[in-house]
Amino acid sequence: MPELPEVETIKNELSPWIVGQSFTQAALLDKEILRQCSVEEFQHLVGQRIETLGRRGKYLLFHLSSNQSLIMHFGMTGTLLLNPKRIAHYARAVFHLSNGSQLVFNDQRRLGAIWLLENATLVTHKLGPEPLSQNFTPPVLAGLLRKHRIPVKAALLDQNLIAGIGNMYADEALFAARIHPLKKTHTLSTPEIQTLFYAIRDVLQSAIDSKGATVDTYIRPQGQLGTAQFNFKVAHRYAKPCPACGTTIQRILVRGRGTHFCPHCQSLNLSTLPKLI
DNA sequence: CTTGGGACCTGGCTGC
DNA sequence: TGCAGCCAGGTCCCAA
Repeated sequence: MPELPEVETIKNELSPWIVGQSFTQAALLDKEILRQCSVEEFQHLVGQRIETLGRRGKYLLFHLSSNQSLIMHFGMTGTLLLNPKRIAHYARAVFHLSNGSQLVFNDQRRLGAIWLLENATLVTHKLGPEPLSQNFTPPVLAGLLRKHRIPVKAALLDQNLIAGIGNMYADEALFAARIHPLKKTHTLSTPEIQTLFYAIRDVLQSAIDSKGATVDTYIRPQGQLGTAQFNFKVAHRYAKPCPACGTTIQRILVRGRGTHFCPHCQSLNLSTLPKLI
């Protein structure tokens, strides 16, 4: 499930190979993945050069020579492969570049999407701040959270509050901050929000350093796996012991999403402030 | 307006 | 062994 660290890894590992190249062919194998753009308009891609590759939240942004942007969202199972040995049967789009390389957008569950637009902000304008950017600060996070009265887990998953965090890293950040996923945002103390801020940053940056987490279908553009999942403390560790205290990790549903946490380390009790090392 | 719940998608797993 | 039904979580949509 490509979240911020996975999309950042795709961007970083693809850039050296494709920036500066032009599209020579764009084959749409499944037209349902195209958004706000017709199949005919999509062919405007051919001939355009990739000026830069960027990322906003979980979106991968190709900035093109004609000021258009090719935008990809990977949904649950999307991958973007460079020169795969064969085309998977769930390939949704195949791109050919001027240096002879081939880019294949795969997506088993078809929750991913592709846009070709004059203005990328049509897609990204509602997104909250980038959690790794300089303008994301503890006071900014406090302002965002205190405007709402929702479970903090739901807030972390809301892309319009903070961009890029998905289910895995929300659970990891809340564990790192020792905050119960159901705790309501407006009840978080200033120290708790500050701890959560650094937890979010640390969890995301560590995952980028590990080239993302391969827990389901995510693989890197040249086929290697990510290793961030080996550092998970609670995510995907249902019924296993908490690495901090040994208590059995629980799984609950928050807003319909499976949520892993340690009931001892992440208490809902107001008197239990996070313990810092 | 906010919040919460369901729908969509598909392959893999569970249980009868 | 076969197969219906459930589950995963990305976003969007709708109801209270």
